[in-house]
Amino acid sequence: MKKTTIYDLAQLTGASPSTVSAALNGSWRERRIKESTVRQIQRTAAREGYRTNLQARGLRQSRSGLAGLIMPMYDNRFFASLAQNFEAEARQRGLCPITVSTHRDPAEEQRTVETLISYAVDSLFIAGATDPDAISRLCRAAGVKHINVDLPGTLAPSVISDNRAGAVALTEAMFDARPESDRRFKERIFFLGGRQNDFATQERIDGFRAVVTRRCGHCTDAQVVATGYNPEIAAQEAQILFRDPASAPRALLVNSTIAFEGGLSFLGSLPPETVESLVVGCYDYDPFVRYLRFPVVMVRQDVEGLIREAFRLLNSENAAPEIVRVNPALIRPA
Amino acid sequence: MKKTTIYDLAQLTGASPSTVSAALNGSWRERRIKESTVRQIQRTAAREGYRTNLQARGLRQSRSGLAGLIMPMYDNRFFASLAQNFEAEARQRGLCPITVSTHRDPAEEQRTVETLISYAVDSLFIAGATDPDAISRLCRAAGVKHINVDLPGTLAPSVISDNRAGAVALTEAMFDARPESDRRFKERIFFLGGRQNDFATQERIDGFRAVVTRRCGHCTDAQVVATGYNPEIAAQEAQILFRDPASAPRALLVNSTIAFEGGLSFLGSLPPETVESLVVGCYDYDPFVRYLRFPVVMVRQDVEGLIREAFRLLNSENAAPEIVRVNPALIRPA
DNA sequence: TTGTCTTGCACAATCGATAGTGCAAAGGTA
DNA sequence: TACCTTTGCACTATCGATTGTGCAAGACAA
Repeated sequence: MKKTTIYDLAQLTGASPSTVSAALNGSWRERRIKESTVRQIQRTAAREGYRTNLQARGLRQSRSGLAGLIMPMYDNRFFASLAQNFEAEARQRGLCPITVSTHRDPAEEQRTVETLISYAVDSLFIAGATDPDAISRLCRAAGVKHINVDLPGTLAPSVISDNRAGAVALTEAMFDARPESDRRFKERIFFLGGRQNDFATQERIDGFRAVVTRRCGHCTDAQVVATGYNPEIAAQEAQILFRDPASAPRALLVNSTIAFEGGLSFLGSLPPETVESLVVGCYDYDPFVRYLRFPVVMVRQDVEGLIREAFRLLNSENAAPEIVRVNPALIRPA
Repeated sequence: MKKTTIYDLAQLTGASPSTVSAALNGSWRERRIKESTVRQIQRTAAREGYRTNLQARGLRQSRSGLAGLIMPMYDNRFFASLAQNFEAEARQRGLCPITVSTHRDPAEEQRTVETLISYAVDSLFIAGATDPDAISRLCRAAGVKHINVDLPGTLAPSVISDNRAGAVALTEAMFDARPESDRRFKERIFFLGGRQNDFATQERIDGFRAVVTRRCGHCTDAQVVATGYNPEIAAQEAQILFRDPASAPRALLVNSTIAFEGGLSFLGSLPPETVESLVVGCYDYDPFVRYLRFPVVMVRQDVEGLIREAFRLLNSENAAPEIVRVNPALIRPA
């Protein structure tokens, strides 16, 4: 399986390898190669099925034309959509997009980034890494441009959703959706899911508390249950919240579809009337959630906007670690 | 941003570049390099933050250590899960997994494959390409090992779900779930979604028809509506099916979550009692579907199995275009 | 002491492209 | 005709690793 190289084409056309190279990579004008020569070479290349060896080019130019995206995982609408948009944008810029997931495993993240750097990726998008700054240090040492997405870092520009604004809008919408008659609603609105020390969760909790406090005068710590993204744990926590009917939630803001999945598996076990009078919000979007037994207000992150801003920052030369916030959208039940 | 090379390390340690190379890539034993020399070089490499330039290595070895996966898209549980499993398995084999989606666009598929080949990927998994054989031809010309996944081709080994078996199991389960009283059930079970000329859809329709014919004595063409994966079209088709209450479906097997999404948006507009007496099946899996207003029997493809088999075929040297079928699992409502 | 074997490494070619530089031939001018 | 400029291309070094080969020094046997 011998692949055609510029040397083969040089033989075939009688030109020199450097002329062949120039004819095929577009630099032939500045290298003053006659157009007829170029066309002949290009014809021969097409006939022989020549493909530039990008490793060789990359080695010489110490760039690869690759744009990398590092994500925790694929099976979640947000990340899936992020990857989709990233690839589309990268292609438009003539880059070859590659996506790698790292399972929220710090060691895996490091390894992956190091590997990509070893392949001389031109730029890297870091989405939801466990330690963005550690990755930034690796990229800096290698001189690789990179942007944090969704989760900010302090060493590189970051593009994130405006979590606080999203949570405010979501909480407001939940208050607006409450039954007129429900006088106990105020103390009974809860925040469920996410990790306390997680940046996004903190911002969301902050927005939630602000609205609850303004609407009710106060917001207790018990109203916020952020014990992780794990569906099973979310189910357990939900169960605890609903144990005493007298203090059971009248409204539940679930942080992320992952936790929501867990919450659902528990809610399914409740009497239908309890569930139907419950006001439910989800800080995340999944199309199927629209068709559940009860209406759910969702927040959908503006993935297109995030990616667009990220590419803008990448090209803006300004590598200051600024944070750009993009507004998410509220998706009300049909 | 000068990166450390083996030449730098050679300077620092007083060894030759080839010795440094051998010390770092593991070939030092067969090259008879003293272990103490190796350790000294390794220490220096670590101290200097040396990383092998994988483009240079790839160029020399004409292999890259990359394993590629080509998929239509990410935002669907099946493909997301496929990517996840693929990456995990590839890493276990010491490969660097990269995933690229191509939006079901034949030109994009070709371009992507050509690009990956130009980067000297060692192997390629082709999942749900529009034209697997065209891709096979590209890979063959370049001597790249590749496997079709989910959608078979005639020029390379393929690993696919046993769609017929899945459809049979799903249809059987739907018959078993029908209300005892429903005497009109037989003529009123329908297949919705997918493309007639699509391999997987054909197999599924085949399984569906076989069960319906066996259970009811016959199966009319009108009971199969396969007009595409588009959600909007699925919604329209569903609407047409339900227009006349006298002949409205009593059971609906929806092919793929994508079409299902469309179907749902229509079902939501029906009177609850119609929907609740409907037996619904979905040939695909999404966790949220478990929590809809009505129970849904789902088929979940054995993604782990598919990937495992695909890697097995890849390593089996036997590049004959055999088709391996993996059984999917039936997921009954909770 | 001489010859053979082993040990431990250095040297140099190579992978396929890119880019700096040099130079002959053609064209134009005085 | 002599000289200068432009055109059109070839030569060659280089990117950073891997790998086949050569060879000196030490170990060991005869």
